[in-house]
Amino acid sequence: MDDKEKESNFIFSYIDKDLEDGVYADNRVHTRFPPEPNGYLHIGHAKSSLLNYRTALKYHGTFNLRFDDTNPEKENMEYVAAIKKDLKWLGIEWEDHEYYASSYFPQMLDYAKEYIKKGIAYVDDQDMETIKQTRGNLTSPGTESPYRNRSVDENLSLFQDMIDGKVPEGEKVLRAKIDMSSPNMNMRDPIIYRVRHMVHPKLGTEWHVYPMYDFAHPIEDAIEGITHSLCTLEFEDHRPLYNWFLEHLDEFQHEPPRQIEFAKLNLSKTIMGKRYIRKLVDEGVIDGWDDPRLATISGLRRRGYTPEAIQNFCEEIGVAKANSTVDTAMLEHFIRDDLRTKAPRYNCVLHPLKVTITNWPEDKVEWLTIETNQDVEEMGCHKMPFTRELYVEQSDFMKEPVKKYFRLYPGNEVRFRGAYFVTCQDYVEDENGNVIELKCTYDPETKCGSGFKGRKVKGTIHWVSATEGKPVEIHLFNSLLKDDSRYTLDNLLDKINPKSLEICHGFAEPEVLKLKSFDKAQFVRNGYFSVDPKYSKPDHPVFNQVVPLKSKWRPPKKKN
RNA sequence: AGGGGUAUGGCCAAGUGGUUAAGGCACCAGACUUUGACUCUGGAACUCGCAGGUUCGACUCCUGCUACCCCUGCCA
Repeated sequence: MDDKEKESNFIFSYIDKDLEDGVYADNRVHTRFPPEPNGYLHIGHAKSSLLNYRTALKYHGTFNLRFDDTNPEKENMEYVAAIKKDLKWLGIEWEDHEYYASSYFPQMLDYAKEYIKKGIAYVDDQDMETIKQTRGNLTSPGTESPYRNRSVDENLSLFQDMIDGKVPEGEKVLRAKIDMSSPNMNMRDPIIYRVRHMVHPKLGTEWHVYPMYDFAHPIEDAIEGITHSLCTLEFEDHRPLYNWFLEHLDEFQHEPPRQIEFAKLNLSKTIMGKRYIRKLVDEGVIDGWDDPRLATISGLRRRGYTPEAIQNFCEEIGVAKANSTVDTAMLEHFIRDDLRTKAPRYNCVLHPLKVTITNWPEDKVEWLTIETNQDVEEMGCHKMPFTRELYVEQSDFMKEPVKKYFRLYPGNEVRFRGAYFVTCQDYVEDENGNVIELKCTYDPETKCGSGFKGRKVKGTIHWVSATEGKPVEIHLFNSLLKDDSRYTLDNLLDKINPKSLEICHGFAEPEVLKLKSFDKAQFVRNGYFSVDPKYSKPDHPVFNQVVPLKSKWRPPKKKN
């Protein structure tokens, strides 16, 4: 009803203007997400793919998924499968609009020949090093290749040799004839085709020439009828070239696509670069692309993030042209927000401290009924066993309480969530002075739900039966990087937060054994957890901490 | 001869010459509370990178500075 107007952004303004000016017939809007299948998607790709997808939805347009597989050196089909899986999971639907740049290769050849015939493309015999030398640099112009003015026929014939596989790699390239003294380096006779004798993941060994991005991309867009080609800022300098390629092709004079650039997403205290991730995997710091500490889509999924949280996050961070780094706290906010009404809430003790209820009978087990999620009535209730021996969190007890501490300490009474008021009577220490057990009493009149109003208690803590509870392994995550200082491949290891992963062996109420992979559970006071599908066994779940709960309680700075 | 971009509170980000410069995150204070969560209420930009100019009026237009980012792959 009060369908809140989606945040506007500069891209929508551009599109609105195009529609107003009638640039595209029938007010059509057609976007695309063009990943190169050479790695896994990360949160930055989520921003981009969602932007393209939602833009199409907003304007009742069309969205294409296109694999930009123009470089057989780094690409393979495993990545396309992984990418499709991640996009689907993110809620992106492309129906049958799934395309591959490589399927346009025959067409692209024709366009390349059209340039040759128009005298604006030539085969260059210079080697890579020479081409690099003659390109000039940022402040001085390049020099023209001696092969720049070959005849159309010679170019055609040489290019055919390249196509036919008669030319060794690196010996010849096809170049666009533009301007070797352009201040824009991209316009200094960019390479259109290079020779590669390789197996292409989709095309096999049939091809010997592969098109370069700058040439291929505008053509791919034009072939598919893309109207707005959204890409990241580093391609801003390529736009003149993008337009140049299209302007010189007869077929694409009608409603050519328009490239619009936006800033890519940076997230604080994490890494997204493929090379860096690979290094961390090689060094054994993380266990793969789907390590829960990574901001890859698969990592976030394994950690327990929901697609909705990522969608909302991407919506809220907006789209602009200013380079920026979004605080991870923002991402965490959206997963808390989403899980609050989705996660069942079970008790789990991460760092167990034994509690004996001295006035509770030895063998008595009382199955208390407790709401599974107080905020969501439909989730119903479940049973939780209360026994003589229990575990509470070590941090829920202090021998000598600091001011404003209202959990357990000698003489203090607290509520055991869903159960009774419990008073700490005494504690037991080992020979080193560590507290290893609490002796407590409970008050039968204070049972949860009995309507007892005799007195109030300041603290409520969570607990698990020591005899009925189940052992669980819990992985707590902190930020992967110590800070946001600049890192390189060389110093990356020094920047890693040594406490990025803490493994706890705790106990959870029996109900958690019913959780399946990807189910989320909120463990009281500690945060949200998900079952880790990678390592969990049915009888001994491994939980990942999706995100900690926020807490105003801060333990005192220092104690003697 | 260099070119292309960007600058709005701690972090994102609206704003396209005319109300007290949206909103979210973070933070602080208070209320509430069977999770110190959640929820609710309240709180900060004498000001929009800096300096000039145009205008009755500028974050929005002009000029000049400054800072940061991108570009010299047969990667995308």
